[in-house]
Amino acid sequence: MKLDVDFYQRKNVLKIAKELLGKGLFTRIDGMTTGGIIVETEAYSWKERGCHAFGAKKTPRNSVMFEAGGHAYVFLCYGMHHLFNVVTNKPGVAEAVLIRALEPLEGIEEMQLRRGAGQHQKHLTSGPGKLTKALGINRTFNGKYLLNSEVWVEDLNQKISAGKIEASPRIGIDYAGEDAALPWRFVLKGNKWVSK
DNA sequence: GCAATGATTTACT
DNA sequence: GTAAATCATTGCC
Repeated sequence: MKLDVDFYQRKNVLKIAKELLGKGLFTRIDGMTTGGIIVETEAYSWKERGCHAFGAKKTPRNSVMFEAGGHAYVFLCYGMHHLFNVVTNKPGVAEAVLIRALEPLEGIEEMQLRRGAGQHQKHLTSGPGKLTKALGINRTFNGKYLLNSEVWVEDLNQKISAGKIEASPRIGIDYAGEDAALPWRFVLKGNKWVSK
């Protein structure tokens, strides 16, 4: 069952980031469904430097983050990798959850094809740039609404106890100063699909 | 208008 | 372990 708008539009982005663990992220392209279980997330907010929308400054790139919760924010990083975020909170408040890793579940063969032959399953979706390629996500997905488009999040009825969630500092945002130390990265403890 | 750089991955030494 | 790949967005001139 797809997650409802109410899930995304709550105010606490950290809580949403934690609750997204164990949920499923899927895309359907040309009738082919691919996706997996979310095992790693990161929270971003306009209140801290790690976020593109720091200081609530709106630019053409980050404007989707100011939309209502439930939209997809996709951007290009290092010129070659797409990163996928779920926008949260209400319109005008720039907060989002970055999906960093999935456990492959649906359309695994198709995902292997997209990632290139000879790839081991282990490397299919264990990283933010990899999972977008595996799911066929590109920047045309930017701004799509998770309740009526070819990308969505499902509740898989997985029980995730608080003890299975591990928090740690986010990755790759050293430029963010002291905000880089915030424990806003969440992973499912011991899951082998988590990025390294 | 132009130069600098990043929420990364991959290949090679 | 180190470095290259590669380009949209940003910020400054």
